[in-house]
Amino acid sequence: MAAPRRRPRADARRNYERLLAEADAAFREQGTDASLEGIARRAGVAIGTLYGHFPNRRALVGALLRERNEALFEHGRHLLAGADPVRALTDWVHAVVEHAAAYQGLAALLAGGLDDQESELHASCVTMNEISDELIAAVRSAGALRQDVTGADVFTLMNAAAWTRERMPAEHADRLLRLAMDGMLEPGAVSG
Amino acid sequence: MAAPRRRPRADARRNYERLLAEADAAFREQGTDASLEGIARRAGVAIGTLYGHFPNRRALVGALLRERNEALFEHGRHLLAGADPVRALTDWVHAVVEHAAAYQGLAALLAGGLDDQESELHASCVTMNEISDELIAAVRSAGALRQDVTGADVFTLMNAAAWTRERMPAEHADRLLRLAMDGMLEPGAVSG
DNA sequence: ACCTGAACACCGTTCAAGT
DNA sequence: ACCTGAACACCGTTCAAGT
Repeated sequence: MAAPRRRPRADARRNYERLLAEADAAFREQGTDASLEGIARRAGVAIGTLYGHFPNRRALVGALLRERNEALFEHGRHLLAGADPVRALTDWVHAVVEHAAAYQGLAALLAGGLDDQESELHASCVTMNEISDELIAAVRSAGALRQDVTGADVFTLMNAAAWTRERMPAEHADRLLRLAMDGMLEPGAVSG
Repeated sequence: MAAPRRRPRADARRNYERLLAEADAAFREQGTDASLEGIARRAGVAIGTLYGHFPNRRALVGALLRERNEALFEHGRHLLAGADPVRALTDWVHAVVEHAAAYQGLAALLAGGLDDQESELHASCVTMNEISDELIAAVRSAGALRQDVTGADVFTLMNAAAWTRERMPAEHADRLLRLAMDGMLEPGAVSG
């Protein structure tokens, strides 16, 4: 059933890697709206080669995030196994905000990716939501939740904070996080 | 000292108005990144005419917002004179979020405009901040503030919520607002 | 005083032709 | 199987020439 996955041609593999490397550099410098033509040029390939490997911009971003996402989710599941659910949730939120602020424009892609099945980032967004949900459930079990909060609320907050970090001084995003966490948690339970 | 302000030529005034009308329509439909050439085309003028009236995109947005801003600030000062500071702050936050969600992309312009003196939106951002500060001061005097919060925190929150409204279902933004307001205010004081 | 539109320098995306 | 780059359709911005 599955298409026979042959090993790619050596030049194809090299182009793929060079494109990823240049895309990462360009996105870091100029955000996720950086010119695709510029990326191809810097990678030393024709623009058609870029499109051959990545049908659209999100596919490029998705490929770049793949490994980092796995590490992030691993971290989240690790936190879930810990003893202090409030601390786990706080750590998780900060880790994801850090992650989502890697490129200017990434927060917008993530925010759009949860409800858009077509998005190459959809699966990651769903997983972020699930881990957030489980962490919230743990906090609720510990009786440290002030009100009805869902993983979706946490997802929204993380993206909003990442976006804030993209365009305002860093402490603004931190203060927004603290404010919302204070609204979420029982007084006295708040950490970090 | 001031340059003698003559009344503009009739055709110039008409072009100015048509450009504003078409820009408003385009920004509503496609966000603040809508094509300026398209706006000029729809207004029936050459692209150079648009640049003659508005040196850049922000100037166009700023001109469109001018009247609406005045109404918004008037509303804010009116709230300031009211009897219930918590309700006033809540109303203010909702009004600004509504305002900032007029065009997709506007929240980003506002978030960047507070610290950028060059921005045509700078003055409005400063005023928003000031009104927020005064409302916070009133809430503090009433003893309803849970912690140290500034007008800048309110400004950040309003922009983050407006951005959320641009790219996620509306209730997500509302829940983020409620969460952060709950973190700001003493339990029991929260309204709306 | 204002308007026009060509000119320049860029883009995203596709696809026939090559190897 | 993959790569190339011309082709198409678009864009922001400036500025000499017109009225």
